[in-house]
Amino acid sequence: MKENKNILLAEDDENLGKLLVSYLQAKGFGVELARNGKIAYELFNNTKHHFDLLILDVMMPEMDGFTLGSEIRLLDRKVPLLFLSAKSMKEDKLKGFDVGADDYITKPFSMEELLARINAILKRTELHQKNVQEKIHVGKIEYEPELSVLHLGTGVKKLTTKENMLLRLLVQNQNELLDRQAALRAVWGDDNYFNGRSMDVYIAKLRKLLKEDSNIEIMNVHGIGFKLLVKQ
Amino acid sequence: MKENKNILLAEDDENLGKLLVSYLQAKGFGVELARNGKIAYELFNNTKHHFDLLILDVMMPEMDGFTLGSEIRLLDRKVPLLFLSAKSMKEDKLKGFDVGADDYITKPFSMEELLARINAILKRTELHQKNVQEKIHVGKIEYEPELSVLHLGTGVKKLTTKENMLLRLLVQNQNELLDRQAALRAVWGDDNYFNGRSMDVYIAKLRKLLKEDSNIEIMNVHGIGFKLLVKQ
DNA sequence: CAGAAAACTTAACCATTTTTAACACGTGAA
DNA sequence: TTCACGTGTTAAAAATGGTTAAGTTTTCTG
Repeated sequence: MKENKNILLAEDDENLGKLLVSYLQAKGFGVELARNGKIAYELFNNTKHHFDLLILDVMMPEMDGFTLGSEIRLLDRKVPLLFLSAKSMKEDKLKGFDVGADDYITKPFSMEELLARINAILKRTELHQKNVQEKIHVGKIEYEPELSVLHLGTGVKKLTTKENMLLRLLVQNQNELLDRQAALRAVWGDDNYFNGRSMDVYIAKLRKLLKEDSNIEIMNVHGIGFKLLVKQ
Repeated sequence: MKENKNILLAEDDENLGKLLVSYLQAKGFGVELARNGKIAYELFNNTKHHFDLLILDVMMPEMDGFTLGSEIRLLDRKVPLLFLSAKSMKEDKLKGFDVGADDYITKPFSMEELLARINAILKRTELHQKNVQEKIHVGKIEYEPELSVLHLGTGVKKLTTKENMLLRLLVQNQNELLDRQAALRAVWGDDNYFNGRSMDVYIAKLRKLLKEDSNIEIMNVHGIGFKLLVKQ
């Protein structure tokens, strides 16, 4: 048996939520249930967790599923999204795919069908998604986001909370763009001017740390964001 | 822009087949129509063609869609498959995912929905194929778009974001026309007058950089766009 | 709980990138 | 040929980012 997959389920209907959780757990998945979009976003954004798949209900208070999905897409352009919708309305479906849905299922659905879709998504992402190791290699530097620790040639560097959150986002989007506003919202909660300057200070700090490996570079994309380049 | 995607459509219903072909062609895809599974298989297996996505009807003479799909899976573990089925039967759906379907759509469906699903699949797969840090030779100058770096005889020139985005477009359309409005929308997001002037400034910058190789020239096509000419 | 240390923010100053302005030149239709 | 419009080019202005250090807040520790 392989290491089991983790699912983040964002569902406000308590009955359906609990039902799905116990079904999916019985099928061997690790499941976290979030009662609204905001909680889901925070769970996703937490270093302690890793999710292989997100199941998002479209209709939710606080933050609806699509908003949540597109916000998460800005942080992680690969994590599979599966939307649950009460109505089979066409616009909803299209909007979902626009956000970057990997699949879409309308209520009511059977448990078997949900499971089939989950397995289909996981099967096709498995090929590309490397197993989530504790230790991530960024160039020749070893990074443990859970422990917020960086293994440099000179020794072990313990990262501060903000350093770690920012680096984690950069690493997650390695060689791809990390949107400036999205990063600010994820790490600072708000993308105002001062937080932006604060982030720039942290970028400078991370650059100093990563200078150890000359093949690593945090590149700025003017007005848009940053890119952690790792030359291959 | 020349990077249009190619689709192989396996569909025995002549009316539906032709309809889909013309719709998809109108949307900018290259489409090959196969009237049965066997022809589709041979087309796929032909070195002359490259397909970014296969759309397979489930119910076909000679070789049904699922058989075809699983046969093709043996040859290519990654090529995206989208199944079309007349019935929304659950077993069919499950069987499709089992074969490794990337998506599944039941007749009748709207053209918009099919297009949305196609784009969703292609967006997904594009991400994985990207990210290759290739070196492109433009005349005797070496260009690494992912690193936004130009290797000139005099040394290495780091390009700014806009320089890089514009040069990438020009190189992608090497010796072909790059439409002015299209370039503006791609790089600046909007083709208003001031962005146009800004682009002209960047064209001047790139000309200066590329002056190194006298066989390279950015030619203006009055009122239409630019052409990166590389004499061989 | 006080003082110290660490983490984080704000400020300051400078550098780079991008936009706007200004003026010269080229092009094609009338 | 003329004239309006598009483009070439340079320079100034504006916006954004890089970096260091000085403040401020939070957390630790005795």
